[in-house]
Amino acid sequence: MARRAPRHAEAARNDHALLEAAKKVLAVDGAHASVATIAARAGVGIASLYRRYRSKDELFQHLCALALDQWIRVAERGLEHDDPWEGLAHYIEACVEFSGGALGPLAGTIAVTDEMSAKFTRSDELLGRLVARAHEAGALRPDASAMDISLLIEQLGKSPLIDQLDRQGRGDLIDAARSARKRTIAIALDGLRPRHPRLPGTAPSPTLLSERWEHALAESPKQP
Amino acid sequence: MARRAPRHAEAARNDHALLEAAKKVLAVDGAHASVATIAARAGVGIASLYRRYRSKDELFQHLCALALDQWIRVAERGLEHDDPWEGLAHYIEACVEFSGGALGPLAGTIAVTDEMSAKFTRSDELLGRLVARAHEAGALRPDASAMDISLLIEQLGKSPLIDQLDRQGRGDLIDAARSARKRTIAIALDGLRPRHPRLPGTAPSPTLLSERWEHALAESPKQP
DNA sequence: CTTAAACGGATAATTTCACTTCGTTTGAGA
DNA sequence: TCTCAAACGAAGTGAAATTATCCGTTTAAG
Repeated sequence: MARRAPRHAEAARNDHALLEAAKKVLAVDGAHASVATIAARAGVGIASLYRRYRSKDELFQHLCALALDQWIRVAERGLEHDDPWEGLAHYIEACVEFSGGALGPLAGTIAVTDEMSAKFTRSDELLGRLVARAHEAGALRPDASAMDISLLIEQLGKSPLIDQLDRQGRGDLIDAARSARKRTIAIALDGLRPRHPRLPGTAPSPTLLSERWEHALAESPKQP
Repeated sequence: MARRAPRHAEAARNDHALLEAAKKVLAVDGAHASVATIAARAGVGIASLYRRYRSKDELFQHLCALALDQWIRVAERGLEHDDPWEGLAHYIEACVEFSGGALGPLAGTIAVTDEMSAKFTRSDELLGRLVARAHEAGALRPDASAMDISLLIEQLGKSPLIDQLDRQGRGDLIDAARSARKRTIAIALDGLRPRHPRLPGTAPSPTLLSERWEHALAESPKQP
């Protein structure tokens, strides 16, 4: 087995730094994050990125799979909670916190791997159980569906203000922005409790969030 | 005064179409919306854009001024409401509705004109009155400040899902997404009513939202 | 008809991007 | 201590995108 890893440790460290940087840059720059920016933020050369991932898309796919793992893990921990409401609330807070919404802009720009869709299904199932449990306990307003929760997480997941302060290098204000956001999240969570007037319309269809990952259709038919 | 406007009507129509298109494209493409895309969406040539605005920035500044007008008008209408809560709720819904959040990504990328900052001040003052009135009537949770409301509007103002469906040309799903969003907004509004546990931390400072418009600092010091 | 104002799209100049190539550095095993 | 494959960073490359200008054409008021 000998002679395999002259600089194995550094390689592993770089891989981790790359994924961390990609997540951050994706959150700040949106769908047009560039590989150069990601590599720079990770403090590595561009070649190190391409040594590990054959293309930008492959990096992003891997990132999605990891994020889905995180969602699944958080949902499982939520289900372990004795209090159904606390379990759901912690799930929502955690999903929002680790900027899961950052991957939203990727939808439609990369192909969905089998691994991704399997994890997507699993994550959905766990959320369904979290929500059902909260409904049974009367801890969640009865007219709020799992889809409503997913959309709420998506809506809260991105923080335009924090992302922009980040881009401007205003590190001094970011703490304030972060705790301000905690309050916004708390307001939304309070809105999920029972004893509120009925929500408008009917619960949104679950296809809304899955269809978006289909590859984009032709946009501008160009004819000569 | 004769001989002044051979094609005045068309010019006015184009101007309107340009602003409408710019708002839409800005919402969908974010800060890197291109003039070509805007002109195409408006159905006019690029030259028509540059005939009216000396630069991309000037167009965006004008757009900001118009959006601020809209905010001010909506706040004034909110104050006309007899019911303080209804007034505030309609204000929030309206601000979220006309995608005021679409201008968030512009912050820091264009210079702030005097006109803009004057309108910003006026808008802030009106929101302050709306919130104070709701507080006095006990219709708004006492621990929610005007800043919290502004941040909530900002957070709800962008809809990643709708923007993306738009980009993909999935017009069939947009209605569903829009009514789903109405529910998310309703949840957040319910979270603003009284009789909820206290919000975490203290009310965020108002400087948070004004400082972001300062021009970005130097980011990457390049030396030869 | 005349003509000034407005039009749209091809075009230029610059920038940005994904990806490659290449010479250098590193550290585990002999 | 010495070797060498694996890993590294950064300059380089061609294609695509972007802002803004130029120019021949169209329109409608007088």
